[in-house]
Amino acid sequence: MRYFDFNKAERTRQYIIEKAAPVFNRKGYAGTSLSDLTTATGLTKGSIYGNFKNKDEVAVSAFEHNLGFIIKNLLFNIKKADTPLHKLRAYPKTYRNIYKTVLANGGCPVLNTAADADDLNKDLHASVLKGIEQWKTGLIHIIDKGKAHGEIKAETNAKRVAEIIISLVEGGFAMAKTTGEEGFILNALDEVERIIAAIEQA
Amino acid sequence: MRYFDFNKAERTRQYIIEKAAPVFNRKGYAGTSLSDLTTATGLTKGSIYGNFKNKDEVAVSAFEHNLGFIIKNLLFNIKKADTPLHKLRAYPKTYRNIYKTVLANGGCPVLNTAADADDLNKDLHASVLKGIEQWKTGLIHIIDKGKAHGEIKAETNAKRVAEIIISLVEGGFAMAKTTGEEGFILNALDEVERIIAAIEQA
DNA sequence: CTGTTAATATACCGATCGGTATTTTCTGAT
DNA sequence: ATCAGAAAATACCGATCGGTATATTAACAG
Repeated sequence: MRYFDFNKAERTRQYIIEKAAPVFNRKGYAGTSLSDLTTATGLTKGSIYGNFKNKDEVAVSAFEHNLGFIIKNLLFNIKKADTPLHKLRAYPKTYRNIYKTVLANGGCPVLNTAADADDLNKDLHASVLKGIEQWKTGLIHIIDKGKAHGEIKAETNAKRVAEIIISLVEGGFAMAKTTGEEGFILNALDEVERIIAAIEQA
Repeated sequence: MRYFDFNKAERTRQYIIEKAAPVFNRKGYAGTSLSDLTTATGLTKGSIYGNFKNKDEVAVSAFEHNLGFIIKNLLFNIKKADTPLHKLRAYPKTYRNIYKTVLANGGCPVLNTAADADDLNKDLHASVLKGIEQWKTGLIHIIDKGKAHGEIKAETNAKRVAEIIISLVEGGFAMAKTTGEEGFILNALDEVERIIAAIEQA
């Protein structure tokens, strides 16, 4: 009987994703070529196409890997928080923890991928859309819980606050990345915290 | 004596820029090919290269054209406003006037070009950087004037407010563009107006 | 109308693109 | 140690890339 070496294949696939992720995040989908990927991985085209059916699949996997890093940190901090308000504050807290790493890897993958995939690659676009939707519904859910618990003002428009927080964080990351001034993301996070404080039930 | 037909050349050049601008804004620098440009203009490669020295120059001109549309509207409204506070409010007011047009043409050129040119094309990156810098210093200047006039609270951190406003608008545009939900940019603009109201000297 | 030159189109260039068929190398159960 | 099968490397494909040299067309001063 033959025992397939799934581990080997999976490890290589994962290795390619890890090496490809920052390249796609920096250069974008169209700007990243297969030769960029062979350079980044040290592997050959044959090896890459043995593990992925095409460039699109590598791009989508790379995006999900980049997003996964953020989500992993976010969930860790949300889980630790005991109340809805603390869970809400876990968002800016998490971004504050990881913003340097995010910037060093080319900026927020949601923003980057959104900007270059919207009109170029529908698989990638769908993946980004799903990420934003989950982020937004997660925020809305926590805010609503906070309202139910009496920690957040009853008149708070959860959808509105969620969209403002997302816009602030994404814009802050984009401007910090482009200008090299961390102040953009740090001030944006300050403002997110101020907004949370403003909807807190006194 | 020979009178060179400068007008004809300049008109063609302008025509190419107008047709190329939305294409670059949607597909990005790497995602836009010369054949995309010949399709969009109905002209041939020879004609394009007769008016621009390379693809980079078309891209930079296209970006400046897109940015110019926003600045033109902004300056018009700022000029009309009589006080620093009104001039500051002219920013969100202008975005409210033109956001549909901006979204229809592929979103905010600053954000789009920033995201895809940062690590790809230094001429474009420099042009984007200049645009952001002017936007920011313009905001800071008006806020400082407002403080001097006693219309804006003396303790207001102008740089901070400027960076938050820019992040909000850019993030709002990006998310509205990607998700197709105008709420993102409209809520961001509401928040900008709220921020302005908050720094107003009572 | 003519001659000159600018403007545009045509035809072509080497390089690189994404992708595939084939060969070689590696892996590990027996 | 063998050997089948999986994984990776090599070699190659047509298409398209950005860019250019040349030919054609259009504009206009005389």
